[in-house]
Amino acid sequence: MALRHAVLAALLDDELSGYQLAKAFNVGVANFWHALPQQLYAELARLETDGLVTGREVVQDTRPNKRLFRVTDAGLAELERFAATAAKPSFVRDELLVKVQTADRIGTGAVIEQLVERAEFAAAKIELFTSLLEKIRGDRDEEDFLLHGTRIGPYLTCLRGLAFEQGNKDWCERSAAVLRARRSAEV
Amino acid sequence: MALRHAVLAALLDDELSGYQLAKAFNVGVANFWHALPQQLYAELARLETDGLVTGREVVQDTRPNKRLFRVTDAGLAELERFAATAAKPSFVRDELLVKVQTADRIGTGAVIEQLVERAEFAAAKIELFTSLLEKIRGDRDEEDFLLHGTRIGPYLTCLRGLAFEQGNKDWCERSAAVLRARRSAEV
DNA sequence: TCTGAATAGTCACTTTCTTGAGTATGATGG
DNA sequence: CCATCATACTCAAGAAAGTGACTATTCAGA
Repeated sequence: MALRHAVLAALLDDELSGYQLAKAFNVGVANFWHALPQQLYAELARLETDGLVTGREVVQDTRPNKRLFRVTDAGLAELERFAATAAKPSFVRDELLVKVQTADRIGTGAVIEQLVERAEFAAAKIELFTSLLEKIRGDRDEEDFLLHGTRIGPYLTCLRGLAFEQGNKDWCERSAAVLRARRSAEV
Repeated sequence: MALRHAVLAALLDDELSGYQLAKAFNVGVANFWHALPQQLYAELARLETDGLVTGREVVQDTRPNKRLFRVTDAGLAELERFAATAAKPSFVRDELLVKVQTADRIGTGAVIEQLVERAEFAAAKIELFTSLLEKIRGDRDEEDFLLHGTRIGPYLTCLRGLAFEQGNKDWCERSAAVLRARRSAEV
């Protein structure tokens, strides 16, 4: 019963189809939640039967028809209730970190490659989030926007995502450099 | 089949009981993986039948007896194989971020409290990781240790954990301050 | 002396997630 | 003209994870 709130939170700003929601879960929403499209479609169906979202059919001629969902008053009340309960500690699952943990006991060639890839991926996210933040705040400066702007929630979570990816990039580059240096030292 | 590698990685440095492993998954290992004790006991049993770890009974008189597990050669080979496969992207799940995402649509009192709590929790982790890093590297300086030390894997993942918690703390404090300022502005 | 926490686990049940496949159409690129 | 990608979803099966309760002993604190 936790994906449910992530979906409601994601739908709060825009009316989205399941497909669009799935894409949102691959970029911005991925800063705080992870889910596959199948889960999202299933969760949307449950949310609708529970009356927390409503869907409306949109007929398209050049594309398959779609259903757009928005949060109902009951959905907003559910989020309100959720915000008041204690949050579970965050959790991370990262295979790459598992691999690095074993780095002094196994061959590191493949791990170094993956660290480089991950650093590049993080760099791309950094660019994405940077421009997304600019877009949200428009021409205001950050202080002003944070105090008086709307859509402050998505802005703040995006800031967290940016810092996370920055940390990721720095760490991946550092770790790759260290492992490379050890490989040449070891010969 | 992914918890499996996290368990192997955690057992690589020390021979641990299920109970000790569970505690490890609450601190250092939590930087890259999350699991409950029941899962760990079950996974250890599977790993043992698969020959990737071996357990030995240790009789204690003041405490209940325990079984200590260590990674076998087959287990190490499995980690080697795992390191060579492509890593899935990391994923995060954080209820607190979900709540912040909704911050401009709901009452923020409870969320601010939780941000403060989380910041304090992060501060405690920062201290823990800082002293853990010092303990691992002893009196060497970091550059020297990273190039020539042993147990480099745990050191690197701990560095990531430290940076993550630092980012967490900064973001929580900043966000709490922003939401507080908006509350007083709104009156 | 009683309570609660720490050690060291086990069992059963339920929910959630992942894997993999399948449907159908239109647009894009070579 | 054909292949592939993007849109927009659905279904089923199996693996993984989470919830909650339970056993048993020892130590520390009120």
